[in-house]
Amino acid sequence: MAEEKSLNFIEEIIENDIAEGVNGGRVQTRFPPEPNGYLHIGHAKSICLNFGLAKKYNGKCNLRFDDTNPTTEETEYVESIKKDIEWLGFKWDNEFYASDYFDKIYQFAVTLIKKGCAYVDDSTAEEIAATKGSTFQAGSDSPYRGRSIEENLRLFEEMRDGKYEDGAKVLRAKIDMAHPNLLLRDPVIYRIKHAHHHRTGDKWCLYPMYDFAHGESDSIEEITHSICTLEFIHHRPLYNWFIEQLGIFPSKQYEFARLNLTYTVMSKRKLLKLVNEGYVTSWDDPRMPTLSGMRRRGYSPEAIRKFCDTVGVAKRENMIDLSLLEFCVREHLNKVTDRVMAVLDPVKMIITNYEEAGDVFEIENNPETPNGYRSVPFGKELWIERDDFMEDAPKKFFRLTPGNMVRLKGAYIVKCEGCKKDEAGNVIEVHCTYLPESKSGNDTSGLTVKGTIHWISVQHALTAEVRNYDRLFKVEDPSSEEGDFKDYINPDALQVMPSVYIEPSLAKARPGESYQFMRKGYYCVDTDSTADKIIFNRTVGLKDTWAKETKKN
RNA sequence: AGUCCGAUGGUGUAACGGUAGCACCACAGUUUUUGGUACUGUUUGUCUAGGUUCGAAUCCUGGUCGGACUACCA
Repeated sequence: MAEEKSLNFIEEIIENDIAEGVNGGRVQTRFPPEPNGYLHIGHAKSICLNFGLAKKYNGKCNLRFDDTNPTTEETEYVESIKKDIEWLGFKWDNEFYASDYFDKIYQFAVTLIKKGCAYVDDSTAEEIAATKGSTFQAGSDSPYRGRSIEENLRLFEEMRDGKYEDGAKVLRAKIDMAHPNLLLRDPVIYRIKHAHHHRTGDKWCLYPMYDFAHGESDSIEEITHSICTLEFIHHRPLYNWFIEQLGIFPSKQYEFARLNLTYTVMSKRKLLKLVNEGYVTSWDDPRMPTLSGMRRRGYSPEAIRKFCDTVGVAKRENMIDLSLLEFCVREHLNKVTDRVMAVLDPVKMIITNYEEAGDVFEIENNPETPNGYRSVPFGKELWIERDDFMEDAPKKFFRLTPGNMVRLKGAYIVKCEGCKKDEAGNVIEVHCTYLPESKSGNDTSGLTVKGTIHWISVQHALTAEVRNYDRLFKVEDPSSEEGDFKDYINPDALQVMPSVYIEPSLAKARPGESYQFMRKGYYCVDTDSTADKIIFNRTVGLKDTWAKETKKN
C-alpha cells in the first residue's frame, strides 16, 4: 500500500462532500483570472490547486476569464494567460468568459429588482462612500433606497440603454446599511461604463461588479467548489446572499492563503511599476516572479508544480523561502539536463609537455539520467576558471596551486608547475604538465586527486553571452520595509558577462534548452539569442559548499 | 473601535483526544572524475493563562500577537 499523503483542508471538504453525495459527488472547479496582467508564481499555486483537484477527483476545471472591467482588460493578456497555463502542463475543460454571461447576469439583476432586493442609486461615488459608515459606525440609507420596483426597473433599463453618463447612476443590492460586514452595506452591483470591451465590443455600457459576476458565473457553470484566496473571505456572505436570493445553483466558496515568496513582490501593481519604470526590461524578464519570466529564466513546469505541491494549501499567511523554489528547480534540472563545460572567467592554462595533435574526449552527458556521450576536443592550451588557480592557497584548496594536481574533467590529470604574470601582477598563464598515463577511461597512473576542474580548448572554444541572475530584492519582504519597495531592489540581480567560453558541442543549442554548466549552475538559452550570438541565462547556481567555506573565513 | 480569519523548529506543512512527523534551510560526515548529485546524522517547535480529561498541538474560556475588510477594481 502506498503511503497516504495527508489531505489539505480543501481536499477534506471535497472528500466529505463526495461521501455525503453533495452534487452527486461531482467536482467542478475553475481558475478565474482577470485578463489585466500576466500570471505569476502565486497564480501557479491556484492553477495547480484547481486543476489538481479536478484531476484527483475525476472532475473538471474550467478556465474562466473574469472580464467585467473593460477598461483594464485586453486580449493580449488572455493569450498570455492561456499560454502560461498550457506551459505549466494543464488543460482546461472549457474556456469561458464572464462576459459570455452578461445577458444572464443582467436578468439576474432584474430578478433582484423585482424582488425588491436592488435599487438604482443616483448618488455619486463620494456620497456612497460617505454614507457607508466605517468599521465601528453604521452607514446610513441612501435617499434613493425607497424607489419603487417599477421605477427601478425603468431606470435600470435606461442605464443599460445608454441614457446616462458614467457614474450618474448605479444599481445597488438592498441589504443592510448597518451590517457589521461593510460589503453587505448595499454593495454596488452594476456601474455604467461607456467603454469598449475586448470581447463584447460596444454592446454594453453597463457592467456588473465582481461580487455580482463571480458567484453568478460560478453558479451558471455549476462550479461545486469555488476556490479563491483569503482576501475574499468577507465576500462569501455576499456570494451566498446573491445565490440564495436568485435561487440558482449553490456554488460554495472556499478560501486559502495566497503564496508569498521571499525576495520578490507579487502584487500586480508593484510588478507593473517594475516594468513601467524600467527596473526590469519586461514582464518576462527572468528576474520577475511571473510565469513567463520564470520560463525564460529556465525554471521548468515540473519544478514549479513540485514547488506548489510542496508548499501545501492552508489558511494561514505564509512567506515561502526562495530556497525551496530553487531546490525544486535544481532537483528537476539535475535529472534532465546534459552537462557541458563553460568557462565564465577565463585564464589560459598551458600544458607544457603536451605535444599531441589533439585528443578528442568522449564525455558523459548526464550521470544522473544516462544520455550518451559527446565529443570534446582537447589541446595544449586550455581556458580554465580564474578562481581554479591560486598561487598561495589554503590547505583545503583542492584545485591548482603550484605542486598540486587536479583532474581535467574527462581528460588527464595535470600538475601545476607555476604561472606567468603581467607587470601588474595579474596571472595571465597557468603552467602545468600532464600525466599521459592518467587518460580518462584508462588511467594507469594509480593516482587519485581531490579536485576536478572544467576546461575548454582555446583552439576550439566558442563564445557566448551569459546573464547571471540573482534575487530581485535585497530584503526578504520588500513590501513590509519602511519606505518605497523599490528602494530595496537588488542592483546586482543581473550581471552580464558579454563573452564567455563554451564548448563546441553547444553550437547546436536552441532557445529554451537547459544545460548544466559543470560546477557552475543551470543555464538555459535565452530567446534573445541569434544565429551568431548565443545567450545563456543562469537559471540557478549549483550549491557551492566551497564558496560557503571561504566566506566563513 | 467593530466583524472575520489565523497562530506547530529559521521557513513551509502534518498529526482529526493517545509516541509532535515530513520537506526546505543550517551544520557535520560518507560516496563521488562536478567542492554538484546521492546517502547518513545533528541542532531547532506546539503564542499565553486557566479549564475539561486517565491523557490536550488538538476540545472550552480569557488574553496576546499577526492578517484581512470602510473601490462605481478583481
